[in-house]
Amino acid sequence: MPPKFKFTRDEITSAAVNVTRKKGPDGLTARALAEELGCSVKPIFGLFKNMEEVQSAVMNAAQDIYESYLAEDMTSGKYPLYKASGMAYIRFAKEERELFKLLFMRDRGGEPLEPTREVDAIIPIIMKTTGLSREQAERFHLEMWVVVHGIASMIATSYLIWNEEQISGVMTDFYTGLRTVYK
Amino acid sequence: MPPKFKFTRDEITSAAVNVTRKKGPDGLTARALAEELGCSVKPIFGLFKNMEEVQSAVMNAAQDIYESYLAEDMTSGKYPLYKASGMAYIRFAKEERELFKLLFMRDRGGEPLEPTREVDAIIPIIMKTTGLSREQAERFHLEMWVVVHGIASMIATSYLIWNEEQISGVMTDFYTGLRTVYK
DNA sequence: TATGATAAGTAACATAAGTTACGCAATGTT
DNA sequence: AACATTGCGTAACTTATGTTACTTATCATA
Repeated sequence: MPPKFKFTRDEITSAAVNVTRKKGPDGLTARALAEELGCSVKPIFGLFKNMEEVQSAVMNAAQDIYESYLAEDMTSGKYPLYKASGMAYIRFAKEERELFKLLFMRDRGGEPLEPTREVDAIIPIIMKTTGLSREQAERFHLEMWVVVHGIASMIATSYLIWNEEQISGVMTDFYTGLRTVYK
Repeated sequence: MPPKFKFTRDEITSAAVNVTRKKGPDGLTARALAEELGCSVKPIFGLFKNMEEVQSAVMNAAQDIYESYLAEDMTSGKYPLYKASGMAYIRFAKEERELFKLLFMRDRGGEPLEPTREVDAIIPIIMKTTGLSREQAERFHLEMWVVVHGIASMIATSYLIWNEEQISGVMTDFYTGLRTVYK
């Protein structure tokens, strides 16, 4: 029987996320990750084919973390459902800057625009809340998403420093403002 | 007397901008720049202290290019002045993705938020056009800027693909929508 | 307790990038 | 026309990073 693995894939992925948080995606090197784990680089390459696979695992982990933000804010009842989804996106950008940049500010150059399954779930909520048609609701959502992404990305890059109250107020401005446009 | 320089600082900077356009900031290496110029790396280090200084020159050049976009759209008369400034920002993001990312999507972590001299020039335009107070105009502008930056950054990363007409329409939605909020 | 399979640590190799020493060559002046 | 100056190309050195060969250590089972 061979010796046990010193770390699991999940432990290594988690450490890789921490390195990314501290040093950004470019700081995630084999040696930096090994140091974070307190081992040599060998255990990493024992469980991952190469560093590219580690980066990919970090992307997936970041996506999971984002979804936990979404789930938390969508069930807290603190904001109406639709607003909560935007607040979660922005909160993720604020508290997990590097992960946000990794997921939502990277170049989509090649990749086709995702079918955005999340959006499919949100449109009905808007239609129900506002009484807009599907087409109007889709445009409304796209425009609101521009705002949410704008705020989030500006916060992620320290272009803006807003607290939750300010964010909430600005979101309301846009929501009520846009609502008057869609009649 | 020494031999003449093979290139000027400006020529090298211009080539560096082109490399950045093609390969992004990380692709701007001494050797890549030398190849773009058709020479060895020596002329570069003869006129620039190091690559960091070249990168800095690229930033300045990018800023100049952005300002030329601004100047062009602000004088074309195609859009009202205030809208034109936003359209220029977005057009710059669309046509100069890498330069836009360099200037407006980099982390401002350390740097203090600039006093934004540009903004000082724009606020009076808004006050005059809308009749809002200075305080209201500043908030209105900040919110519009969130939208403009949101659209621009989404376009720069291929998160969105919009033509000028769509952009103009969405800008109008936000402008008229927000105007109803500021009474 | 001895053994086989194999994970881990060490240290090396390969590649890429910034930077520079060296010798040649170009240029305005004497 | 010879010279002093110094930019240029070549090729090297240095550092950072991904990756791997080799050796040692571990662990369940016979």
